[in-house]
Amino acid sequence: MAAMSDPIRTRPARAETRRRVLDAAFAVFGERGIAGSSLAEVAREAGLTKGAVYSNFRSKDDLVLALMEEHAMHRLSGALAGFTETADGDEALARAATVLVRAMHDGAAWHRLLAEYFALSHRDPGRREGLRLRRREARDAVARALTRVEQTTDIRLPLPAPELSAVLFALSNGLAMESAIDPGAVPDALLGEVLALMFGRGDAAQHEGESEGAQQ
Amino acid sequence: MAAMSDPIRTRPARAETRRRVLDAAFAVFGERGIAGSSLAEVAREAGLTKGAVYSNFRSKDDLVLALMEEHAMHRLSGALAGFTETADGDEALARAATVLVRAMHDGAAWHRLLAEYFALSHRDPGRREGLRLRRREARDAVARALTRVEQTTDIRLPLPAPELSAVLFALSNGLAMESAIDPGAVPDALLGEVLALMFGRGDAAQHEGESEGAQQ
DNA sequence: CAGTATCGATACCGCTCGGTATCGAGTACC
DNA sequence: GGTACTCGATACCGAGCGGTATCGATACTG
Repeated sequence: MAAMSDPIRTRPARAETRRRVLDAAFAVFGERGIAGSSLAEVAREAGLTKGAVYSNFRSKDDLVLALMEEHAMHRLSGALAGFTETADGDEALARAATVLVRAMHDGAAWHRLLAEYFALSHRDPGRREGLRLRRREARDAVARALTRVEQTTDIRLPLPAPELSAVLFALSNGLAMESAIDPGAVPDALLGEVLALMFGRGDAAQHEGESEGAQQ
Repeated sequence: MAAMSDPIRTRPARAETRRRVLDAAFAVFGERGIAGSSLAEVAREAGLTKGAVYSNFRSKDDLVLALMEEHAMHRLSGALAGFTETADGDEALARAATVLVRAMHDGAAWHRLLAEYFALSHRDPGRREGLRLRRREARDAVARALTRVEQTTDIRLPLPAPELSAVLFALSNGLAMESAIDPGAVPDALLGEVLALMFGRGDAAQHEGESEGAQQ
């Protein structure tokens, strides 16, 4: 295409290309679906060509794997940061709800990706195992955070931490999907209310998610 | 007609072909994924050829749509049957949990399909709208069942029926995915316990799901 | 400033898949 | 029993895909 030989064409930094490919992959895969996108589209979105992609990733699967890995890690660490220590139990709950609601909203593309990846990973045993292990790590991390919350606040976990962690993942995921299908069906405050119910708190964590109208 | 008396009926009944194609599609799509399967595979699984498929369905999309439509309807009606009237509130809760747990287990293939379809439906506005409408109908049906439960038992809904319905869908879906990824992370009793927590019942609906070890 | 390794653009390949045209076999109807 | 119509098998196509070979350009190393 625009193969204009730029006179001042410095070669981009090494990792820079990889970054741009990954970002483009997230955008394209999130929009058109993994199976529905070609590597050429990804490359074009990144302002590069397939050669650049294959120079940085062994295959399409490899790119997808790297993308999921990186994003999952990034999201998880972001979510855990929201669990930071607070003496006040109600505020901890509220904070958790806020984090989850926010993840639900501006992570719509991510949840689409995860759903497709989940469906996709079934046929490939290796991929399936990878997903299982990563998911387990994430659940464990959240479970540890939960026990820490129980120790540092007056909150008592209504279920064993590992199971509660699984429930939180399921709720967040499920509500995100439901909201993506029909935004009107999932009010922002809903997740907080459910949490409050489960934790036996009257109305903790109400009205936490500020109404960021964007649910694309 | 002399349907039986015909010893060698070469040509199958009209709807029979459609049925076999749909069943094969469910099996193949569920196993290899929608995008990962070809119509030739579906046809082969059905013991037919692509011609038969295209004679009964306009396109691959059309087949997928019909499949999802039919299965969703079938599953929903089955689930609603579990909500049948019981004077005892705890038993109603237990029954609901059992239904959901069962759906979670032997509906693994279905949940994979739904996840992929959800991700897939994003790019096609028509399909997206269709999914939204059908999902809304399903939620409404469950919401109506919930209000009926509230009227006929001593159970009080902890949330407005429509929102509670959304939460139930999300929980069921989310836990099904989590369980499909890592079966060990989601004990059978978990969903019942969460329900009991939400409904403020001490230990209702415990130990309801009989441990059918087989998942998918 | 030369030599070398690397990176990414271009062109290309083999293959698969969705979809179509066609045609013979069966069926329903009169 | 003839006839018009339907259904599904076969063969085929064009497009688009993942992946590879190649090669000029560019950065690193001394």
